[in-house]
Amino acid sequence: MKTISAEEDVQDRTEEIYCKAAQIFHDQGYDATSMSDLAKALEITKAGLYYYIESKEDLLFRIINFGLDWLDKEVMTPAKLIEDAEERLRFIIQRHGGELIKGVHAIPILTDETSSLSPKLRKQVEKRKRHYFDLVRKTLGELKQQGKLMDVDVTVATFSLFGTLLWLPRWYRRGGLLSANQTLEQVTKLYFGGLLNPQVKGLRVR
Amino acid sequence: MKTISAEEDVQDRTEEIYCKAAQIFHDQGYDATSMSDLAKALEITKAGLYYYIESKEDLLFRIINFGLDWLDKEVMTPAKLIEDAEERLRFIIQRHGGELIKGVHAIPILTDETSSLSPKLRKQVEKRKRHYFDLVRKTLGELKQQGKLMDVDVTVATFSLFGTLLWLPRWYRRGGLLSANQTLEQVTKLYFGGLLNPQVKGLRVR
DNA sequence: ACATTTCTACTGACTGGTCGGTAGACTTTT
DNA sequence: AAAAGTCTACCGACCAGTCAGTAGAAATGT
Repeated sequence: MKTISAEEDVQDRTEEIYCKAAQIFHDQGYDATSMSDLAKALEITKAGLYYYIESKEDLLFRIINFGLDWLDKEVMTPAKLIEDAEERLRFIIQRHGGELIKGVHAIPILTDETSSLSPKLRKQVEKRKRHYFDLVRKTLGELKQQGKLMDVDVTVATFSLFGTLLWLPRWYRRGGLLSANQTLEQVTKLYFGGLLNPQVKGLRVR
Repeated sequence: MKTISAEEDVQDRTEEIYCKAAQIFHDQGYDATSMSDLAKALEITKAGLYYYIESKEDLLFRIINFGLDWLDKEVMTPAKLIEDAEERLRFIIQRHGGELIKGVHAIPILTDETSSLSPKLRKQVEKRKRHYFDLVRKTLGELKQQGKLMDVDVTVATFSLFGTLLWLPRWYRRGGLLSANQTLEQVTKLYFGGLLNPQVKGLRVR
């Protein structure tokens, strides 16, 4: 059954292309990356590259969907199994944030680079992203209903959290003072407890 | 003295070009905007456009610096005059955030589009941005020293806040449920008080 | 007063170069 | 021999940027 192994080879090579492309797109941006750049990095000619992919846009589209698949499988699906809303939110921050700052394949990061897509493909991506957004907002909504939440608008809070998470890969560098996990721990603490000590917010604590 | 009025005309035209460019760069991205696009929007030929500007990169650089000048003048300088750190932070969120979501000239938004600059110019911009970052971090540091802060890393908190603020223009749309000021009020509340009600964080409040 | 020169703001036509993408020959694997 | 994979060589479109030239207003000369 050599055909299967051959098919696997092609799949391997294709996946390698996606991974490398994701990495380079993330490093220097989609627009700023030419197909020749990509081909050179993969040690192949540009024409050879096109044996595996359909177009540059299709490549980006597939990478983004790869990232969204990852979010589905590794974040959304497990998160939905967590009953407790607070725990679920904690899980989402740790898991998604973790991938954003220490993930080897830079793929889920590109979820952001939607703007280079044609309107048709962009709409599809936006729809999937919305599902994720809704999950987080729903989680905050649950917390609110349980009276666990401060008097904050859940939509604003959700967008704020996304801003914080998606900003992470732009500043976090490995080998800094805080490890990835410590950083995410701080983010969680910040979102759950806020900046100010309740003692000075006019509340008495004992 | 007609010469002065003529000079003013040139300055007006140049400023008009910067404003339009800022708007279009913000709408469709710097890379995705060609100089012909820009010329068409300004109802001028591409060659005519180059009468006023030096290069595309120089145009972006000037726009970014215009935004940084705005930050200096309208945010940093007034903020430094505010003694109370908590009040200062509140001011920064309201002022910077306000410009990001309701500013007419889209200029300070482009502070983000640094990646298309050559290393030399990028370094200059990064340095100025760092001054702003340091101001916010210093403010949080003061709060910490005063014992007003929860046990959260100030660097992480600062980056998180920047993520939230710079993410605002990507989702906030005028005419939604919340006004710009209400939205910023929510962001302030969120950062100061966090998500969770202290009552359920194991603290007794009376 | 009129004629001449200078200058400002701009244009149409163009350049060198890069882009994404491809046709078809060639090599390797099965 | 057939199929799969990779190459060289190239295409048309578009990019940022340039250049010679100019209409008309302003400045200068007579």
